Amino acid sequence: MKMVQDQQEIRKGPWTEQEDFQLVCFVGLFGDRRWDFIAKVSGLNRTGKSCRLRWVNYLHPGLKRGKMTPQEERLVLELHSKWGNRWSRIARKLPGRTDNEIKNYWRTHMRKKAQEKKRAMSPSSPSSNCSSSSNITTNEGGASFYDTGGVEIMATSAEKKYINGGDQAKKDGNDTAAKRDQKEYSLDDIWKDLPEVNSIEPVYNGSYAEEACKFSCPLMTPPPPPLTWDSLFKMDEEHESKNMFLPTTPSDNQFLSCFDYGKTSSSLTG
DNA sequence: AACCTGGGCAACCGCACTTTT
DNA sequence: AAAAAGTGCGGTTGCCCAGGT
Repeated sequence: MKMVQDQQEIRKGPWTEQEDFQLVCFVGLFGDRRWDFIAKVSGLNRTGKSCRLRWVNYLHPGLKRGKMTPQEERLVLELHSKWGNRWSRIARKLPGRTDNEIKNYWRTHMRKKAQEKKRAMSPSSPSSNCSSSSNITTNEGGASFYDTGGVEIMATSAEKKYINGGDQAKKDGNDTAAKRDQKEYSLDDIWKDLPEVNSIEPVYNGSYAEEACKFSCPLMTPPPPPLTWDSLFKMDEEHESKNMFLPTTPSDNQFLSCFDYGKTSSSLTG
C-alpha cells in the first residue's frame, strides 16, 4: 500500500521554481549530505538522488555559469588526457564547474571535433588515424564516440580554437542560461528571496534546531502529515549526535556561502 | 512561414562504492 | 562480518531552442 502511494508521489522531470526554493531551504537547514532525509522532510516528492543532483548541478552556490574560458578548456583537455572520463575528478580541478557540465561540454565539443575530423579525412586517409590516442584514454574497449578523437588531436584542435577566439562560443550556454533565467526565474532571485533563510543562524553544531523551528519557507508546502517538526528534529538530533553531516565551521557552512551566492553570482556571470 | 536539424543542457538510470546498523 | 541504506559517478536520454532550408 505504502509503496504504491510512494510511487505515485515521486516526481520526475524539470524542477520548478518552488521546488528549487524548497530544496535550497532544506539544504540550508540540514546540510547537503543526507539527501534521502531531505527528500522526505522537504515535502518535495523527489528522490534523494534527484535532490542531490539538482543541488550539485544547479543550485549549489558558487557554480559558474556560461561558457568555459580558454583556460578551463585547456585544463579539461589536459586532465582528460590524464584521467579519461573521470568527470568528477576533473570537475574538482575546475572550481564552479560540475562533472555534468564538463561531461556535456566534452561530449558536445568532441562530437563536433569528431565530425570535423571525419569530414577532413573523408576520402580515406588511414595514415592519420587516431591510434595515438589509444594509450591515453582510460576506457579502452568501451570508448564512446566522443572518446575516439584522441587527446593529442583534441589538444591541437583545441589550441587552434583558442587562437581563433573560441568559435564554439558563438551561441554558447551563457546565452542559453541567461535566456532560461529570463524565461523562468533567476537563481539569484531565489537567494534574494530568502530573507528568512538569510537571517537564520548557521546550522552547525546543534544550534540549528531551535532556529530552524522559527524558520518557515515562504513557498514551502507542508511536509507530509506523519512528519511533524518535532519528530523531524528528533530524527535529526539522532544523526547530529553522530556528527554525520553538519558543517563544523562557518567557513564550511554551505548556507553562508549560499547567502553569498546572490552577490557573487552576478559578478561571476557578468 | 513552416518544417527540419543539430547543439546545448538538465535530468534520469544503473552500477559501484562507502557508511551505517 | 554481513546486510541494508545512502551516496557518488559515468553514461545516456529527452527536451528546448536557434539556425538553416
